[in-house]
Amino acid sequence: MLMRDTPLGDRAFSLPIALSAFSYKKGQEIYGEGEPARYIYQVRHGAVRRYKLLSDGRRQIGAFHLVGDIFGLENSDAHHLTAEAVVATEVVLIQRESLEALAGTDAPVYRKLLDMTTRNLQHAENHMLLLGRKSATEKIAAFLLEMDERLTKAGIMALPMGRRDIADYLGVAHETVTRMLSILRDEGVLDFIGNTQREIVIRDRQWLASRDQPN
Amino acid sequence: MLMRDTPLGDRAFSLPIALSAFSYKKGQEIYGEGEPARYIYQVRHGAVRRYKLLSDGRRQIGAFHLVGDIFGLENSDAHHLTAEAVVATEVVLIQRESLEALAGTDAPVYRKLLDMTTRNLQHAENHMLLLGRKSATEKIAAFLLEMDERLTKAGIMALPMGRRDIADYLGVAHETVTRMLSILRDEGVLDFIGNTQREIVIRDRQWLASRDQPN
DNA sequence: CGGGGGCTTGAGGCCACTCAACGATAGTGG
DNA sequence: CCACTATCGTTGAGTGGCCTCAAGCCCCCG
Repeated sequence: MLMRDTPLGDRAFSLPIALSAFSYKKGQEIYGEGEPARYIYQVRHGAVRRYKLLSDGRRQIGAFHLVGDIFGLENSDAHHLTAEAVVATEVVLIQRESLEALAGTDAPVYRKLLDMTTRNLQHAENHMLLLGRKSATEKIAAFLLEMDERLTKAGIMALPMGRRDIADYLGVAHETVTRMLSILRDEGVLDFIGNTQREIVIRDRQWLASRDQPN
Repeated sequence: MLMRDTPLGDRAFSLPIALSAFSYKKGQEIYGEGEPARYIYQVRHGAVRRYKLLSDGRRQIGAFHLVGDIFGLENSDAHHLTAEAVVATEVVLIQRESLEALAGTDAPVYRKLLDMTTRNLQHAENHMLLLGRKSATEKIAAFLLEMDERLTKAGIMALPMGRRDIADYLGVAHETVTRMLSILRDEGVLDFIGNTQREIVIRDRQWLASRDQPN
């Protein structure tokens, strides 16, 4: 059990905490909804989806977590959503109890946890607006802009997730995702690169933004 | 400026904090999205809706707050949603800065804030599943069960909000809310009491629960 | 008593869904 | 290394659930 700086990227966490790494294959479950929340996680490589299921299999993905993101911070005994690796993924994990022990005496640690939870809440609030009130086109535009911000390198956005995942994130059918992306390609808003259909270049960010008006 | 126990219902807050009361008329704005978050609020009488708007007027209500509920706790400089009184409403409010000053030295206060924020996040996560993946019927069933739990007294649920608010909470048209409620009345699942259409008695909770299956 | 907003109901239409078929891709095992 | 197969992605056809538009009713409230 190593003692070193945490990977949480903030002075508040530059304290000795036990941590270790773990790898998951594509599609593998990291934890299930309702399971005891023993660790919190940070993505080192790969990507993670967190979702809820209905009994008949309908799925709503609440968030994707990409390299550097922290997830699994529930502040309660059990996980609220299931977490799975979207692709082969490596995470580092921190025992929740060691964090709690630390936080019990240290307000700044709680402040940091509170900030992270608040950011999750803000994302969820924005996503409720998307799910409840936006058209399929607007959902796709918002998704592209979000992912563009989070993982575009050198002008190319390499999506780790497939159409099905995108669909379950946006609350539409997977065919709808395909259709909308095809339309945007035909209209010159974006282009596909390579023969996997997951590498995208945005040609007309203006157009996307015009479909994703806030307030 | 009075000094007394806070109304937040927990030992962690039984500390001297400045607070005061304020009243809002039906439909009046309590704070707007983007405004500085100076206070946190607790509902004394009435009900509050918090929502986001799109530029063309489409609205998504993220949550209703009933008597006893705390809202406006943003943990950041600005409010993320707009808050309005659904009916004539009285709130008590606490200066955020006095809370922050207190919390700065006191981990238990942060722990309490974290717990409240986590509950908001859980509600949002459940609501994303509802908005993205449930049918109109399932949405209405879930809404009735939620409100039944939160505000039924003596077997009667007196909804403070109208059909429009319910619709914008569930991500459907207000006519759809009316239609579904009419169907449920015709099928004997519920009854309307009085001549306002906002007092409801649930006759067949089983049926509703069967439409609101978790996992 | 008059006006206005909330609620209901009907008619018709459309957006996104389901179902289906096929091509392309990547992973698997011989 | 290559054939095989499962999965993913695309596209079309047709349907249907919910939306929009519209009209009428009922309650409140002024």
